[in-house]
Amino acid sequence: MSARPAKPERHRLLRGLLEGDPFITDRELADRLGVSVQTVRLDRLELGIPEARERTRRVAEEATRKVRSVMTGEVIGELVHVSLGEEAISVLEPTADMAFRRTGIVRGHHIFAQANSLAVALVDAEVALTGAATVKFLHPVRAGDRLVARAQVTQRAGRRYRVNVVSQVAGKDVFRGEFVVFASGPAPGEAGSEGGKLHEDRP
Amino acid sequence: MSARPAKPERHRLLRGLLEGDPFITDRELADRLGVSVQTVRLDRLELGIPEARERTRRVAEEATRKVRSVMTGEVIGELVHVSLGEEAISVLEPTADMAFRRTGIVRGHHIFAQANSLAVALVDAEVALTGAATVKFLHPVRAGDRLVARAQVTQRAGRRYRVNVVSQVAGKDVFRGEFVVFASGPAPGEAGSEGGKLHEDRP
DNA sequence: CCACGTATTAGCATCTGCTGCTAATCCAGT
DNA sequence: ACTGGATTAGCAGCAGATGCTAATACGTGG
Repeated sequence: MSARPAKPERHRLLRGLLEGDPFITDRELADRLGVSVQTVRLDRLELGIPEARERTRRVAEEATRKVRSVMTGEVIGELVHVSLGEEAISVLEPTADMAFRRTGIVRGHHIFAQANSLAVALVDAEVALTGAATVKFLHPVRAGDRLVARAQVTQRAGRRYRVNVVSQVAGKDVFRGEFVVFASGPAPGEAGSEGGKLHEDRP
Repeated sequence: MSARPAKPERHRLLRGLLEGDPFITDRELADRLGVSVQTVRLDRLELGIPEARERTRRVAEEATRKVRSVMTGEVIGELVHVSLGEEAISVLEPTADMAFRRTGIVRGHHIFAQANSLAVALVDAEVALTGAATVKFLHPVRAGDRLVARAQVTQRAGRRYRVNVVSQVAGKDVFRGEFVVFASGPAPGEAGSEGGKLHEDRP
């Protein structure tokens, strides 16, 4: 019961500190843990923790990748099958980041995003915009679940597509949605040409 | 017309390179631009570009912040007014990241996310889950637009709320949606208690 | 009590990617 | 030919590391 925590305890503390702030330097760590810099180095070595510079770089890259995939990705989730104009399937494995911390239940808009992006990707056109959607969240989805979305074109009139999307976890329907998607030629043009509403596109 | 690009041209190239990869080092920059390391340093100085370490750190922090706000934020956008159980307003200024590069049109799920999270936040309960939604994208929204969403509870039966959300850009309706949200007591419980469908919560 | 092992600390050389400074060189314009 | 902007070179120094060696502290078993 020294003022100083024992080694294994210190190792947990170390991990904790770095969890909270990955940019923290050896010197600072040494101060906070009440040990020498050398000890911190040995600890990092034992725990296989890279140096601050490296950690920062990794965080930067991973976070960037994440932002890109969430914000910029063509399809949310992984496209596992496409038959343009007919049907498409994507798989998304929601992380804890996508869920409410308290309940672990995935936020609805991620499920919507998967379905919507899939519906849009399915349409065989330069540019496609979602005009409307009717969706039902049938059952909560938890972080770690394997979310499989299947989209099918059910109707087509000119540039207006009707796409049904069903998402499942372990074979059970958790989400169902109907999307109206408008396709545009190479010339995107402005909104509301015929049916009136439109909104999404595909790069 | 030397093989080497002129200074202003090189400056643009420099910006471009760093845009593509912010982690790139002075040495590498010098190689790619065909000049000496010193010149790169002078250029960075002129352009007010910080060193690679600093750039990496910034990217890491910003991206992390962004991911958090997109993935974990309670409300997508900034909550500017709430009257629990009645109405709420949030403002979102979509960045280029949220739009398709080709057209600059904001992806539908961001607009949906703003509306959905607002509807959920509006419900005065420990936990709230979206059960269903019917939405219409009336007009394209572009990166840089100021997207104002207004949610109103239009009906309430027990723990079942009906929430209307209208989003505007410069006073013009661009999105309209109707959300069915289920509120739960302190004990979240499992899904489908009465009305059948539910799905979102609030931390 | 002493010896051995583990943990901790210290010190030093070295590396990378920078800053800050001074000095040399090149090259074009008048 | 001279001046001035652009470029290059070289060097000292810093921060935050690594890798290595050595000294010290603190048990615990013999």
